[in-house]
Amino acid sequence: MAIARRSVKREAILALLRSVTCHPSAEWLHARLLTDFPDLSLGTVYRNLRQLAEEGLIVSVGVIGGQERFDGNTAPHGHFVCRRCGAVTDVPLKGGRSFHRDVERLTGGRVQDVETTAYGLCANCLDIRA
Amino acid sequence: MAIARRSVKREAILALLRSVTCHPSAEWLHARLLTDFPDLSLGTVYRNLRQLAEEGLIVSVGVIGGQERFDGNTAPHGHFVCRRCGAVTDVPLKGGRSFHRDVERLTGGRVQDVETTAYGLCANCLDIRA
DNA sequence: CCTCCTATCAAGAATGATTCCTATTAGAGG
DNA sequence: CCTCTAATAGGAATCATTCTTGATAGGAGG
Repeated sequence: MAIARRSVKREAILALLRSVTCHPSAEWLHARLLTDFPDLSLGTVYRNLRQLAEEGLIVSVGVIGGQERFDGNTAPHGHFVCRRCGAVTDVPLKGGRSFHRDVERLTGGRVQDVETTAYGLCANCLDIRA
Repeated sequence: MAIARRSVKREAILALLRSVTCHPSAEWLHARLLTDFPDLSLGTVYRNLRQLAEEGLIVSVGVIGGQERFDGNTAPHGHFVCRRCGAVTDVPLKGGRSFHRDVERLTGGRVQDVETTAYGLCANCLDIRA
């Protein structure tokens, strides 16, 4: 009655995601893992990312430039997404759970998690633009 | 040297988006507008949505269930997205611009807008699940 | 009125990320 | 060992979105 069997590749995906401060896409992870697992298929990466997200071990940052991006850091924090280069930066959150509570009170639903994201231009892209 | 010529169809897309409290996808808008504009093509809806978003007249709520969703209400407010049925609900935001300021201070970038979104199960889907 | 010039548009092809399908493999437990 | 089940690769299929092309239309200036 094993529900989720241990998988070397899934663990490698999770480890890589946790060891890195950027917020990779499935394709980035696949390319990166290909050196250790030459027969890793992109489909396997997608399937395991979805499963890891369902288990709450990773978090989706949302779709940026057509690609879904993931974060191995599940502690609550905000994100800053550059509209030009797609870079994602972690930003600490000060506020407590007030939005979480407001939403549940106002909608009668159950909130699983809250994502706070700022969109704009990162310092790098501001320089290039200037 | 006219930069953006007036377009009946773009105005209809904007008007529909503003008249409605849900957060439609391009396909939803297209289906809805087809009664008034039988020759409206889906590509036209996509092109005009992108243009309206660039002009800041509408806002993208992000990709939900594989489809980008839009909001005609550009006043700052949060969203609650049901992971099961994809419904999007507006939720007022209490906090000020503190996150906005934090991001700019910490990253040196320029923030264009901040999106606060809660994910979970709406009241309806909670009932069905029960 | 007539003529450019430019923006809009439709239609459908092209793109590209993600998911689905199928046969194969590997590991755990008996 | 055997069996049963989940994991996997590979590739086909799907599907939202974008791009390309050619046609259309509306305004400015003659």
